[in-house]
Amino acid sequence: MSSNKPSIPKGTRDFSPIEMNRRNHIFFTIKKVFEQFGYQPIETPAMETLGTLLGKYGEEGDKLLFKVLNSGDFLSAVTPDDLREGNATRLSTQISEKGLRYDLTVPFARYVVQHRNEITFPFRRYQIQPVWRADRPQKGRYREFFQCDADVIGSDSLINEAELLQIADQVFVQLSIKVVLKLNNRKILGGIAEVIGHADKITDITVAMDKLDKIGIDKVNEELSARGIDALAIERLQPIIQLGGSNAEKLEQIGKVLAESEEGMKGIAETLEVFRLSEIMGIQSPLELDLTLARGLNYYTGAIIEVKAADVSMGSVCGGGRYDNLTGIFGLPGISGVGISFGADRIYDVMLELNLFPSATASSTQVLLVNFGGKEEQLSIQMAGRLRTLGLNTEMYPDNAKIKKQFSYADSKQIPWVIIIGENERTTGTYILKNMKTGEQQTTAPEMILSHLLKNL
RNA sequence: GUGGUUUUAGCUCAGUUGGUUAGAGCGUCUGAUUGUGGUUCAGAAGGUCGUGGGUUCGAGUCCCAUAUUCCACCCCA
Repeated sequence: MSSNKPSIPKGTRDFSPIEMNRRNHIFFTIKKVFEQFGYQPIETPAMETLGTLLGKYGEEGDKLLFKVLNSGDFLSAVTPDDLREGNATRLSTQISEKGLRYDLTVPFARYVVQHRNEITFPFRRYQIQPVWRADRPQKGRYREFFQCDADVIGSDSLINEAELLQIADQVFVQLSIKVVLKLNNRKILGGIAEVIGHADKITDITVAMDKLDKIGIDKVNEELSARGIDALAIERLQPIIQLGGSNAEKLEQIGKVLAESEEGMKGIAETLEVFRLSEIMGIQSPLELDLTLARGLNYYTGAIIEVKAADVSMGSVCGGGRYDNLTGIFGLPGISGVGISFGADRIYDVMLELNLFPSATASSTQVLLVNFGGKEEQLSIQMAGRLRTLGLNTEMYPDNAKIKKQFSYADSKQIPWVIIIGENERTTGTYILKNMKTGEQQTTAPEMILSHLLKNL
């Protein structure tokens, strides 16, 4: 033992085999659905230049960026005066020019601009990679986590929005997670802010409204007031804050308030259309309009999507929306995109909490051959080869250990079948196949074992 | 970034107002069972009590610092 225990950075995790099998199950499911909808994979570097990253996620986001120290003599550009001043932000730009990616959307926007001549629009891509945020860790909140993004860029059609909802629906149906799909629209929020005469306060209004369930209507109004919304405006907001009924009813009520806002009415029309298309697509999960969704308000311009797991207290497991001009920042204006992002780690946590992982994900080995050494070992190795040729995941126990130990090994790895080729089997030419679940075993010719396994796996 | 919380065996946790050699369950290993796992029985190994200081005759227990976990705020997958 070394004197100090090794450790990993705060908010990061190791993944052991059983966890990886489960995680791969999630990734595989998401990937499969993405591909069924025609999305193609890309990957981008873990690091981006800070120029790409900074200023895209708001002031808060910039603080949460992991910056990478320049290689070599990174202090060469720094003067003693800079150090004395202690301006951390300025100093950081002198000693660091790269950062770890914060999400997959901004790198994708960068990618689209950089590869615009190779891309056929509309371009549907998916991307499953880790992202890093220097956030304070909590349950379901890590400093390194995987996002699974699907975006379509270069199409204004609302079919894309509805299709992303359908993708989310299918992923969670296939993973057996009950979810609620939530939809909002930046234009509706903008319209509300405009109509009450506080066009610049969209965020403040939404943040306050979001707390209705937690703190009640009176406190929400207090908070609105504290955030600089005048009494008349708050008065006009009341029917919107206390909105109820079905999605259609809600939209109708909002429509009355927003009648004089062109932007707001456009948002309502868009939302109605997305609901209509979703119905045609036959989405199974409940889909509801939720005006308090403020996620990604920095760059979303139309629909805002969020998915929450039912029956579990966890942040959202999936989020997304429409951004009309994300590539504009990188010099390619006028291209609209819409995307969705699955939080694989949170999905994992939800599934663990709800006991949703199939037991089959515990091990991938299907057959174990017991090792008796000598001539028997040779036969076992050959048998293992034949099994693999037939497509069975097969393990040969590497040592001539006690049989009991080899069986315990199979048991702990939950390997369903064990084949025994010992001295008796070698002389008779018949091998033993044991079913580890039932405990039954049979002694037959190798060919019979092969066909029996093929039938039963 | 602000306030709080957690940390004792591989895992989950006990440990009294500070007082001999820090415990349990599960897991691991060995044997009962020299060609058979999951059940049972017997036994064993495994801890400088997160780390570093301090107070004390004496610290797992009290104080300070630091790391980590989780929670609220902020924000977010």
